[in-house]
Amino acid sequence: MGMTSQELAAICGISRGTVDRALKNRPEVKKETRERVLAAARKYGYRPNLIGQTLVSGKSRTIGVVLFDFTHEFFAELYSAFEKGADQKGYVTFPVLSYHEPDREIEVINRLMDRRVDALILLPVNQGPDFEAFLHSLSIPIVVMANRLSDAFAFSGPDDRRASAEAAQYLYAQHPRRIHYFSPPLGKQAKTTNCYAQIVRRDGWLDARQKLHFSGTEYQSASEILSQLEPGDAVLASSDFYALEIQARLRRERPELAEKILLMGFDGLNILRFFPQRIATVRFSHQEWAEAALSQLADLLAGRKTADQSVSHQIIAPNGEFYA
Amino acid sequence: MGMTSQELAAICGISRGTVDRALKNRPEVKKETRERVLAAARKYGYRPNLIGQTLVSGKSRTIGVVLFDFTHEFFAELYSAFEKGADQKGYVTFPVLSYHEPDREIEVINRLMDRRVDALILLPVNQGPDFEAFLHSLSIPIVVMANRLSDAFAFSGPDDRRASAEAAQYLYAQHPRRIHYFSPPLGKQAKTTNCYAQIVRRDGWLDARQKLHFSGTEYQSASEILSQLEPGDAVLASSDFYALEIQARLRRERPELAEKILLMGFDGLNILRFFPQRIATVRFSHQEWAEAALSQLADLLAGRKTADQSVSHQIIAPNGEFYA
DNA sequence: TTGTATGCGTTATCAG
DNA sequence: CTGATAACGCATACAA
Repeated sequence: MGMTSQELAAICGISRGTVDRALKNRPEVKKETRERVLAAARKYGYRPNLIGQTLVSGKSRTIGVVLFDFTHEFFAELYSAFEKGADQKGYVTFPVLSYHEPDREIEVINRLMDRRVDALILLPVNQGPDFEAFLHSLSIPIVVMANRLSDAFAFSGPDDRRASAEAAQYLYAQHPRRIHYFSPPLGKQAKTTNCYAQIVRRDGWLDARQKLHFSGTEYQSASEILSQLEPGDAVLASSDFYALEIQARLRRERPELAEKILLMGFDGLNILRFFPQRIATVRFSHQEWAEAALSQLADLLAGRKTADQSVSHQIIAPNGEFYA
Repeated sequence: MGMTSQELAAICGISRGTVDRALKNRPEVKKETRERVLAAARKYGYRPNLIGQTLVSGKSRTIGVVLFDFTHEFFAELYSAFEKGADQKGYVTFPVLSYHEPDREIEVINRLMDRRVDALILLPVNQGPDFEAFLHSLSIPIVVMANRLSDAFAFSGPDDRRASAEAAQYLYAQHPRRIHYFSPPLGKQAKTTNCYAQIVRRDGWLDARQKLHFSGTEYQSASEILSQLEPGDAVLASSDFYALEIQARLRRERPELAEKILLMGFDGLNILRFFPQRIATVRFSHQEWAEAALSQLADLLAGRKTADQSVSHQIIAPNGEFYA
């Protein structure tokens, strides 16, 4: 399998140079020759060897995508959107997973570099000057998602702070007794790890509390919030999973409260619609997000400057409908 | 960035050949020279250019993994298990998605071949002699998962037929009135598409019905099965999602029945435990599956013969516990 | 023990 | 319009 341009040239009785020119539709080749080459190429199913091309050009028509994990539905869908968008631009995406581990993130980025990816879409775990210096040293276009780095890197993602404030505002409009915030601690790595999105979501809730003057407490432990909840309370959780976990534990441990707590999460999981007691959520469009990041990347790949892009969010009521 | 072995040689004042021997720990190199090279390599962060290596060797230390979709939690987790297992063997996995489309499957496999993957793990959408000829023409080791092809290709996956029969048997032990089978049609491509796993699951239910003499019907439409259900019926669905869909629609459209139907699905979704009215399911171990496929691949990569491998399944009761 | 030459497949440059 | 030649970075066979 896999014939070479050399072989193709031999078949056509010409040289590699001419084969190349014919295949690339260069003007300086006789029409008859080009057709002969094209016909032979099709006949023998010639595919240029990408590795050879990459060696000489340094380009692989591949974009590396660094994510935490595919088991989170949202990132699985976001990746699909990237893949399809990149596809249309003639790029193949190569996803790698950091599993939230800083060391592993470096490792997988190096693997992508070994394979000479042309650009990087990155949901960073690391942060700080050393990490940024590392990224700069790669000298390829990089777009950062969700967890912002410094201004030196193009960023795209939702305005989590505003989204979170609006989520709290939505809950407020339902006249709850209090509005708590629930976000489990991020593990011992929290200090070294990039928790930008987590932090600004909490800030958004604080913003809303200050502005609307509701009461409510921030909790990091499910057991603790469960023991403190009272009928009519609302809980904004930093992810749908956390909200669902509270719902499930309420039903088990404090069933009298189960129907009396207003729950809201983040991410708009598709599976929410199968739950009998539905929760509110905040949803982002993967499509829009992917397009934003890819357009930034297109700018950088073309040598242009690019600007940060914001991805819109939607407040989804428990019945699944948008809330204006 | 990225120094070459040539440059490294110049720095050490020796030739590329010796650098290569030193880096590879070949015996025929003076100890002192090796240490000088190793020190310089570390100092300047020399990384061999994988593209160059791939061009000359044809090997990229990369394994292609062809899946349908990452949005299905099960395959996302299966992929993670592959990735980690391959990692330990010194391989990087490159996942691509066919989205169940036969043409796209060919396309993404070609993209992997362009990148000179050393082997393929494949969850096939296509089937038939033409497709198998295509796969043979790639002349790299291939392991097939879940949807069996001919004996020419090593297969690993659960015994879906037996698992399905045991699922029906589990339901039978709960003394339902009837045990129906629900599996929506697979779209118009069903004829050309490889539906092996779907087919054998249905066969398993048929086996059980014949053996245990229960009554029950096969349905392909949710609306139809909803209209036919009666209290005490059980439904075995070909996926947890379908079972959950029936549950949700029952609650909405026939609430009097909602608690009186025994539901069971396939795949053991993690999120099932958050549902108040839980369903039974059949679970497979990603870990075990990944190890099976990777050991087959290791055989093939080493030039050995390999045998099909079966992945065990577990019947999970609604309370989340194993059923013996 | 080390250096040199050749080739992997492609592209770009320079002659013709 | 076309052919020959030199890279790209590495590995290997052969020479010293």
